[in-house]
Amino acid sequence: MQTQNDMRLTPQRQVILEELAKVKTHPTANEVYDMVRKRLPRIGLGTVYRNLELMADNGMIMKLEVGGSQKRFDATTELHYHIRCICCGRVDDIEFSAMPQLDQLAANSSDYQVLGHHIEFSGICDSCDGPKEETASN
Amino acid sequence: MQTQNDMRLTPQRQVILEELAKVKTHPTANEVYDMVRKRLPRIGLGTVYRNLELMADNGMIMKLEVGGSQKRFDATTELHYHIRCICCGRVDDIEFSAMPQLDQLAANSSDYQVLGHHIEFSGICDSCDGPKEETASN
DNA sequence: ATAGGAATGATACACATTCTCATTGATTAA
DNA sequence: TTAATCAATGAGAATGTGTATCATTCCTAT
Repeated sequence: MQTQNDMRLTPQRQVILEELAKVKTHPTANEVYDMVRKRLPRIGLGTVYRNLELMADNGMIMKLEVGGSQKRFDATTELHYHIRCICCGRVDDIEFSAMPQLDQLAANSSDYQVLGHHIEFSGICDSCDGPKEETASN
Repeated sequence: MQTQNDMRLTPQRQVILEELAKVKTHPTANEVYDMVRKRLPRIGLGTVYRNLELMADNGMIMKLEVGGSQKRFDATTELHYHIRCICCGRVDDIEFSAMPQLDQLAANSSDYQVLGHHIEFSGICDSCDGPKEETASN
């Protein structure tokens, strides 16, 4: 097998992975589309969606279901947390270490088979907060 | 003022609030619409969206931006956490106590002005998990 | 009762995502 | 090498959630 679930590594898939790994932001499918299109101008938006979804299913990347109306994608698959700017929607990593033991707590206080968790902080980012004189550039 | 932000308590708003408070699930706007329509058959979907949004802005209810494609609403506004079934999308409360001190941790390790956080567990609920012999009824 | 503003219901719209399907591309068996 | 097969792609239609518009209705205060 070439990838974890005998998924062919087509040029499109390779470029999507590379472009996603290149950035530390957590781009939406559309943003990935824009990045990828610079190298593969003929790629279709559906292909980007399709492959991001597939790769997330295969554990090669992570799909972030954070607030806001769009899903975001992350090349880093280790458990870590995020903060989202309520002003511009930007999402950044939060650097403190994950707490996998929370899953056990949740299992004790619910009837669910607990599979994982995610913590999303919300706040106002640097660019949106600081300079009041500029009209926000994003 | 009648409510926190001099928002009139119209019959529509009252029924929306009452129906939302009645359930311990975390209904989507559409589900609220269905519940409310039994009492106010002529209410419009836009009115439900508009008022859920308004009430959330006023802090009367809480808008949940959890995974999945739909926003959900919660009559309980105190900080508490949720678990979502990856199978049927159902969302339940997690009973252990909130950890507001996490906000401070996040503030220390980011450039954001931290406003809050939410923890979303994911798992498989009772009804989706249990009976393996039946083909899942949902 | 009447003017003015707020809220509603109906509907059109916007947007993110998924689906469909004909075409293209890769892989395998001769 | 070539034909058959099956997966993947690109284009565009379709779906679904949520928002905007706007004429009408409903309050509220004169």
